[in-house]
Amino acid sequence: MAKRTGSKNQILLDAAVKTFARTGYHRTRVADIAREAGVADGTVYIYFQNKEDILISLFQSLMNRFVDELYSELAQCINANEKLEKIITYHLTTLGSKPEQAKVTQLELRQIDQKINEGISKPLLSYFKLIEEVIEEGKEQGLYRQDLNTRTARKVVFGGIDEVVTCWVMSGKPYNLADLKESVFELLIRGLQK
Amino acid sequence: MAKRTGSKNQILLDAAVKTFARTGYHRTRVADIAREAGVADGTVYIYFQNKEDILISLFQSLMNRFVDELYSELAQCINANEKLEKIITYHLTTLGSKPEQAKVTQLELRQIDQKINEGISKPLLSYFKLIEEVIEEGKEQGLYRQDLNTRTARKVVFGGIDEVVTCWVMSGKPYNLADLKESVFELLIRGLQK
Amino acid sequence: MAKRTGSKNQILLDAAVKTFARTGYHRTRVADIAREAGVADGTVYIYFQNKEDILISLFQSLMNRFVDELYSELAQCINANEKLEKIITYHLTTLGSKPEQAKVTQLELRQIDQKINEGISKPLLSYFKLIEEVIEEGKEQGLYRQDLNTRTARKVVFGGIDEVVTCWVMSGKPYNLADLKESVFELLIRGLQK
Amino acid sequence: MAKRTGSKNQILLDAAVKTFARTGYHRTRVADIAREAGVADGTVYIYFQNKEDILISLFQSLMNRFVDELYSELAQCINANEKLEKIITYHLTTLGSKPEQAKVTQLELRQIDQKINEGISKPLLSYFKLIEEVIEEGKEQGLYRQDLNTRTARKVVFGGIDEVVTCWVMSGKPYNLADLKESVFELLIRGLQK
DNA sequence: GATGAATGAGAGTTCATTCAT
DNA sequence: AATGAATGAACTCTCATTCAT
Repeated sequence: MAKRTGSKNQILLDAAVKTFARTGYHRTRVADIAREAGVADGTVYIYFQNKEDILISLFQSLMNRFVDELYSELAQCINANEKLEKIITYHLTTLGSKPEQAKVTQLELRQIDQKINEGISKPLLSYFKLIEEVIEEGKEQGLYRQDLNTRTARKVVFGGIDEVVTCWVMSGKPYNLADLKESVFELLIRGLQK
Repeated sequence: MAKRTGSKNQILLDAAVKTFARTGYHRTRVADIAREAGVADGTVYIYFQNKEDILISLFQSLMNRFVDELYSELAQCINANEKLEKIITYHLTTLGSKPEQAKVTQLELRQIDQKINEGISKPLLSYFKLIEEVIEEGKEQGLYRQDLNTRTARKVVFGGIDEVVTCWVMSGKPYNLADLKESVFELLIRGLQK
Repeated sequence: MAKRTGSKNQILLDAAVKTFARTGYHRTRVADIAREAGVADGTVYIYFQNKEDILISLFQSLMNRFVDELYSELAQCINANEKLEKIITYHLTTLGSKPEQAKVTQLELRQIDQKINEGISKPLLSYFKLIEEVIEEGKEQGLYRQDLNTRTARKVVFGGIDEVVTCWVMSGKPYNLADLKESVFELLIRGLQK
Repeated sequence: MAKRTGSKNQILLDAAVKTFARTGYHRTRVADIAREAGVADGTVYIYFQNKEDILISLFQSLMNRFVDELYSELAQCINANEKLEKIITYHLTTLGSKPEQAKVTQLELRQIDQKINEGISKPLLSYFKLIEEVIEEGKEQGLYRQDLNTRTARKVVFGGIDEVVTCWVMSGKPYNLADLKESVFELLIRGLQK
């Protein structure tokens, strides 16, 4: 009957995060997700085109929320430095508090064909864009070097944060991810500043 | 008794790089590698335990050569700054000149189960150790901040470089990767320095 | 209680002819017929027991009308020869003017399990009986050979006409089917006559 | 090891005839054919592209043998009449003595998509061509009407014979098919003659 | 060491049918 | 009567791996 179509859609995505995090994308059978969600196998195909589509939808859903929330948080910051600090804090804190999401984001999502990667790149691009905007802003505010290549800077900034998260996930998470935020910020901010 | 006959072992690894880069790990069939190498399907199993073993062996082979060569290059450097510059230059230049290897390293190798990841982590660790040694050296030489968390610094440094390479691979390589080395070095060195 | 509401029953049969002719029986989903008819999937099962039942009902409906009309047309004929001519003309003209029906009759209806075939044989039998009656009549009127095996003759007559139609359907219908009626009549009438 | 590749290919085709005749094409699972042939499921796919390919290959194999043998038999006939008689006799005798083949040819082969039909049409065309050649020969020999439309005549001749076989198969074969050859010949030859 | 035919477990996906509303 | 979301059985095909030669 589907009172809110969103409801079962979300139930399935939640089941998918759990199952992917537990078993890994390739080892997960569609039947596993269905069982975890408490529905029949065929029901999955009412809401998603196929197995890949589940992964992509999942990432888009996670990423959209991530970027949206981050955007509103940034509104309170007064300059690029604060914004960069907020980005790092938010990134590490959010993933640090959602280990299942982190595992899917850092490991499972990279286990897919390049073709599918395109479906994943799009929502990621908005995060990239956000970082680049902050860097540009810093340059305009006279905080960052004028000769900074914004795109390369963004890659280094994102890559640095991302690697910190990946190492945490792969280590089995024996320490608090968010605790690294000052170290990471210090390392990255200096590269940008005059 | 495998892995002795260096010749055919290498032929198979070369065939694997080509095939993985072209088709991707999961889409590649063992039979494809065999055909590319000009041997029978069964022959692959004389030299490798299974499909995963090919990927791991491949990475170990590539990584060992990478780190060995990098080590000897670093011998000529007089301080940590120069060494870090060399690392970045070498990393970007080497992968920039071997697109097939880069594709396998940046994309295909991340498409595997966590279980396999362990087989891949090991050779990577020696690269991580190398970077950390350079950072420690910098601290001892009074070049880098004493309060620097070496491990976190290494993650940011490696993550930054790695992301630059990944973006290049995913972009379809329309620009010269090594050209980014100064920008990347500038961004990272400042984070470390006093 | 099904099959009463003639209107929606007929709408579904019309939708079925169109869909079967377009997609073929096995490729057609019940949902396709429902969409073509503008009703919900479940509604189909109010009027028909299952997918096979649609096909059988469809054939019975078409065949009954076919034989009924043919019967009344034959009333005007004065002897067996004229009747046979009328049969051939009617058969080729009717199917020639209804390509969708022809496609379903000649191709799709033969794509079904033998079990279902029995449901289809019954309405076909009345057409066979009609042809046999005409042949018997011809024998009684002294027009056809006394030693004629009526049943075999009917098979040859029907098979001949039927094959002409099948070839026309499979050819994509680039010519006028009814134009063949004289040729077919000439070929078949001589086999029967003294 | 496959001493003669033909061997296992033929074993599979034999298994397919049996299984299709017993269960019908659509009800038959590839696994059933494999079991009947005494091989693994996957082995079927070494010799055939897919399930449809089995059916098509089967028909081509049967039809080629049918037409080849018929051709050599016709060599002994002195004129078109004898040849037509031989065709009818051969057609009814051959299928009459191979009920499994007959069932597959008359019923199962017609249960497939039109697309596949094309793979089946080709070998059938050589039989059609053969019949048309005999009719043309009869016209040249002055035996058959000059105004005969060869193509239409062939359809009627083939359709007549074919329907006789189909009725025999569908009836459960309680009588001898070949016994009908004189009747069928008489019916068809008169339609052609002057 | 080398071959490659054979294996067979495994999973994604479809769709006829049901039934609560 | 009508709906259409949900069901879940069914089945084709792939491909890593083996082993007799």
